[in-house]
Amino acid sequence: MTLSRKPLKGMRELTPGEKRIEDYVIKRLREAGVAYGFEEYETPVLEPLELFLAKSGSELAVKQSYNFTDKGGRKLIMRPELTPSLARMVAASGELIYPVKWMSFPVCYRYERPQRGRVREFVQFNLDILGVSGLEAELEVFLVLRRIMSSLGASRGQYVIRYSSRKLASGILESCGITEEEMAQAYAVIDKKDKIKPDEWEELVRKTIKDERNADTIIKFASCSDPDVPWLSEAAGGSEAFDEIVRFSGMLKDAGILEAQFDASVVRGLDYYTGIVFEVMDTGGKNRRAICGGGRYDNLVGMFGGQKVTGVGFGLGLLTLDLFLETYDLMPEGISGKHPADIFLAVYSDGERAFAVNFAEKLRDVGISVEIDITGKNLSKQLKIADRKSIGYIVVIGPEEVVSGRITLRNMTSGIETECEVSEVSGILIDRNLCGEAN
RNA sequence: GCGACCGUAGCUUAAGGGUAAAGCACCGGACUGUGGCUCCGGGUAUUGGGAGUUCAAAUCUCCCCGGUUGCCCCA
Repeated sequence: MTLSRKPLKGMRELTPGEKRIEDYVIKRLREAGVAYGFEEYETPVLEPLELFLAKSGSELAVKQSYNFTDKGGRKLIMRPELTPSLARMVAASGELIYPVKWMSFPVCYRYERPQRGRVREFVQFNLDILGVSGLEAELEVFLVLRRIMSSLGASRGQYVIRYSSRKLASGILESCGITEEEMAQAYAVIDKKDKIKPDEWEELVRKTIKDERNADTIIKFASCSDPDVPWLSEAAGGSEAFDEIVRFSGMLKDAGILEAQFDASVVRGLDYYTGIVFEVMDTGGKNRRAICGGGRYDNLVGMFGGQKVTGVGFGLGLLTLDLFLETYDLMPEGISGKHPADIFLAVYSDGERAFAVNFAEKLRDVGISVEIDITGKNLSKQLKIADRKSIGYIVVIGPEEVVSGRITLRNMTSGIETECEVSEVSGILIDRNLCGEAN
């Protein structure tokens, strides 16, 4: 019986080339967070099931998660998302300086069928602001999102930040008499709007919401693409939620965030959102899933007892982001093939090995990444290996070099050779690396 | 959980009832003082698994497994 060569269904397995791509994206995300003063934190992968039962919704916590009973009889879950853990951590921390601005790169798990943009083990980027109840928090989060997208090379028009308000939606639905139990159904059907054809969607709404007038209200509401449309101001004018969304829309315009668009059909799936909700979508037809989803959750931290702490944040899927970057050809050229070693030392024969190893150690001492031959193959083969690993420089260490102390440094890209003393190599490499592009 | 499509060498594919084949990759050599090029040699396969039809199955049928993708749900 031979062992399977595949990892478990949907589990994450990255080759060094794939890992380099992920590292590049993570670096950009982290830089964007740091630019606004966000700090990094971590929480456990394994959590008590109850943490997610109450807060994420049972669909996610039970049906779509890896959960099990451990040897001590405790019901556990592999986290399907991060926010409840963050809320607990904040609730438990005594001496935080608000506003808390934190970010993390959690590996999360969902028990679902893998498909485009969806796997069972995935990394996302979470960024949250806690302790700010004003819309300035939402605005800053939107600014971070725009910076992320532009730093990765996305241009306006390739993506859109769609936003709406849970408070506004629930207010409209309640005021027209939609019952508590219809509410979840109503959200679900509103969320469908952009996923199917307009006439099919209307049909679905009428089929789901029996009362004709309520169905009309839902159709009219979900079709609002500006908070200022007459129908909406008539239906919700004067309410706190309406004032808020109008004000936020104005703040976004003032800040020049033109990629943000109000869209009342944005709902987001998580149960704990209380205010503005938003998502980043590819505007093209190829990637139909949100790259990022988030919103305001003002009651989450308070559920742990103690004081109420407001929050706004998002989760951004690295996989959906990758698909976006691939779609628009935004991955930097050659990034997956870039080998870490700066220089390759070819060893002519075993007689020079001790000399070469010592030389390599000296280079490493000053921060140069060195790969030295350890195969003992002939020179031609050694150089072929260095070439195929795309290592930038090579040096051959043979009897002549050992005797003279002079070596020939070859740039493998240009083919240019530089003859110099062994002691000069590190200086030359460091100078050139500083001049080269730093990624 | 439901549906559609697809499974042949490490990868991409060919053979559509009659000897499993090619390119790339890989390994060895020409070649122990210089990589990308060239030449020579090597096939690495239970054709995803099992059953059935047939003198004969990679090929036809059925079941299972796996992959991709859509739905549910969502990063």
